[in-house]
Amino acid sequence: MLAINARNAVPHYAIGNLAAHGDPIREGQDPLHAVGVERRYAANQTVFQEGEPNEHMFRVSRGVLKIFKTLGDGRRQVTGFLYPGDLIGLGAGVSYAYTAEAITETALVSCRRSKVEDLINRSPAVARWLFSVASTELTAAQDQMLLLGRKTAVERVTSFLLNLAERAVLRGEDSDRIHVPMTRYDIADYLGVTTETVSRTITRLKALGLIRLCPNNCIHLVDADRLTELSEDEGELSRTG
Amino acid sequence: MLAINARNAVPHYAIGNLAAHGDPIREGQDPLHAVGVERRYAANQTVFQEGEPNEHMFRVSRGVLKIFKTLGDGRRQVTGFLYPGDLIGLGAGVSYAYTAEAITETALVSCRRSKVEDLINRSPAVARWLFSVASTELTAAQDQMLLLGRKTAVERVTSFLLNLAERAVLRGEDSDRIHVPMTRYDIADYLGVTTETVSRTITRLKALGLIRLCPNNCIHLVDADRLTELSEDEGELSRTG
DNA sequence: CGACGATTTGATGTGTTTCAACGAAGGTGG
DNA sequence: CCACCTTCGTTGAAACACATCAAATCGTCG
Repeated sequence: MLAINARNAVPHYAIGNLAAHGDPIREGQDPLHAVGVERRYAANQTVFQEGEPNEHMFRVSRGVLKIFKTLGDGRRQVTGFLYPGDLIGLGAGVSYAYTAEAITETALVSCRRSKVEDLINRSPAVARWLFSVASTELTAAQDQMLLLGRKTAVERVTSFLLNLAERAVLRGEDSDRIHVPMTRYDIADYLGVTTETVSRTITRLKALGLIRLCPNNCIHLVDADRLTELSEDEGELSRTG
Repeated sequence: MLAINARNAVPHYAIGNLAAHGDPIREGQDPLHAVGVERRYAANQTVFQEGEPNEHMFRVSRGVLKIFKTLGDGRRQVTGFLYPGDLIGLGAGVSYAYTAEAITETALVSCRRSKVEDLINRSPAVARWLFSVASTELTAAQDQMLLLGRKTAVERVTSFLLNLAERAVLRGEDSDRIHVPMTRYDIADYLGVTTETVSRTITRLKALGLIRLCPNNCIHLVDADRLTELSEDEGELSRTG
C-alpha cells in the first residue's frame, strides 16, 4: 500500500514512498493526476458499486474509504481500507468486483482506464509503477487470506491494529496513536468476525493494558511488542496472560 | 533453493488462457519463455520457500502447484493453486511472501526479475499483460477473501469445485469432470477449514447426488446449477435439501 | 435535552474444530 | 509378489471459539 507525507509544498496527491519500489516515480509527479480529475465525496457516500461498468481508476488524495463485496443475503466482506496514496479500481474485469464507499470526507483523483492504458504505453516507468502497486496489493491480499483463514479473533484484531499503525508510519503519522475512523461493523466485516467479537477483543486488550482507547476514534498502542506477539501466536495469551 | 531436474526439450509452454485477459499476447508468444529457462520438478518438490530472496518469476508450463503461507505454530494458508499458464512470483517484496510447491510433476519457465523489468521497459504490450495478470489475480484474491471471511463450509467447498471447473474450461478441458490432484489437507488449508470438514462436506454433496467421486482424483459435477446456488447461499440447502 | 446509532456487555446456541479410530491406497523392501 | 508401513480419507463423539440473540450504556448531534 502506498501513502504520502501529507504536509508538503507539493499538493497532497504527491506520490511519496514509491522509492520503496525502486521506481523512478517521485513526489509531485503523480502520473494519474496529470490526466485525471479530482472529485470529492462526503462520508458514507458511494464512489461506485459492485457490478457497475469498470471505467475509472481512482487515487485517494484525502480521506479514508472501504471497498467491500456483498453476498445475496447481505453478508459483507470488506477487502480493504484505503488511505491517501492508495489506488482504487486496480482489479480486472469489465465491471467493478466490489463497492467503494467513503468512510470520512474524501477526495479522489479519477482517471479513465483508457487513459491509464495510454500512460502505460507511453511510459515504462508508469507501467512498472502500476505493476509494482498491483504486486504490493497482491502480497497484502495474501496476508489477509492467512488472517481470514487461519487466525484467531485476538490475532485478527491485533494484526489489524498493527497494520493500521504500519501504514500510519508510511504516511508520516504517529505509529502508536492511531486514528481508527471505521466503525466496529466495518472492522468486523474486514476481519471476518462479528462486531461483538471485535468489541470484546478490544476490551480484552484494553484490560491487559496493551492498548488504550482515546477520544476521537483514536487507539493508543501501549505495548506494540506484545501486540506483535499476539498477532502471530495466540498461545502467548494463555502462557503469560 | 532450486533443485533442477535438467532435461530441457522445450515443449508445452503455450500460453493457454491468456486470451481471457483481452491482451495481444497470444499462444506461442510467451514473452517470459523467450528470456527464461524451463525447469522440472517432481511432485511434492519445493520450488522456493517463504522468505527466500525473490529473484525469479515463473510461468507454469505443465503440472499443478500450490503456494502457501505458514504461521509459526504450523498453521498453513494455501493462497492459490497454479495451473499451466499461471504466473508465480508476482508478489512484491525483496523476499518471497509464500512457499511454492509442486503438487504433480511440474514444468516451469523461470525468468530473472531483472529480465522481466527489461521486458516491461521494452514492450508496452508485455507491461499491459503483466499488469492485467496481476489485476486478475487481485480480483481472485478478493473473491477468496469473501469466501474465507464470510462463507459457510458448504459454500466454500462448492465455490472451490466450481472454480476448478471454470479454470478447466479456460484450459480447454471438460468442465463437469474435474481433476482434483491436491489432497484434502491442501483443500482444507485453501478454504480455511479442516480436512474433516472438507471430507464431510464432500460426502454430503455426494449424498445429495450433486457430485460423484470417480477414480484418479476425479470429481464429476452432476448438478452444476444446484452447486452454484449452494456456493452463494447456504440457506438453499435447508429449503430444498 | 432527547434520540438514534454505535458500542459494549451478558446469556445462550451452534458450526466447525478437535480428538480418536478405522479403512483404503500407495510405496518400499525383503 | 506379498507383508509392512506410512499417508490419505472418512466417520463418530465431544469440546470450543465464535455467533446469535438480547439489552444496557455511551456518544454524538440535531
